[in-house]
Amino acid sequence: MWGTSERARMALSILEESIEVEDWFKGVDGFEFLIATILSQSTNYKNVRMAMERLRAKLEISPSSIAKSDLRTIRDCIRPAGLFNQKSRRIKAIARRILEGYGGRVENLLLNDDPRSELLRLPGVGPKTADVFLAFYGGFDILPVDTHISRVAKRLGIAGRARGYEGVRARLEELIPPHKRRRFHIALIKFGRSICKARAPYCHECPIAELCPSAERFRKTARGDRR
DNA sequence: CTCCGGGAAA
DNA sequence: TTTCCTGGAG
Repeated sequence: MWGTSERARMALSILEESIEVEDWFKGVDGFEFLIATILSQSTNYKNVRMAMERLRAKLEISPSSIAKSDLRTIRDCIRPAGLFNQKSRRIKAIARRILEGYGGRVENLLLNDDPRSELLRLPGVGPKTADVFLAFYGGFDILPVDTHISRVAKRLGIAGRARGYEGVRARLEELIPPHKRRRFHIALIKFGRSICKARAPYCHECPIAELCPSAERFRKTARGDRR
């Protein structure tokens, strides 16, 4: 019998080899990245890209431009991303906040002693959004936890008794070395979307089913055994 | 804990 | 038809 941590490390190692991750995020403008991250809340990337294209076609995606733009215009552009009434308000508020408090430059957010707290002060920026920005734009070695990653971690038994965002993140960062965390963020999401899905996970074609405590339960359920 | 949201998947 | 989505705020 293996310990929980060893099994988790083995599972993560297999995932690392079986999932390809491309570095699409390099060289992206900071403000655009922050806006895109806000838009990505509770939506898929296809909708985010659509919303960004519509925004870019209508106006310049910069703090000054967004701050000046009509709220209805922004809302109409980002409609494909969903939750557009909330997101448009928050995006515009963020643009104003960056203009007034950071000289119109998102880069200045990172110069502070505690960038994460600064980010969390922005409307529409919670733990996940802040960590994505810090990891992929700021270059910090942290592992942002989204719903996919949270679900995968819980099924694999990695989360343990860890409750809440910070608990799961701490547990995963314990298992994944700093320089690999960005890639694992992407890899775990891809895995969660394609195989370890929320509803009916494809345990039968999962490369780490043997190492997964939840896979057994799903097999039993599929056979007809109750619960 | 509920709402925000329309499109896609099941 | 219902549920789900790279969450966050009230």
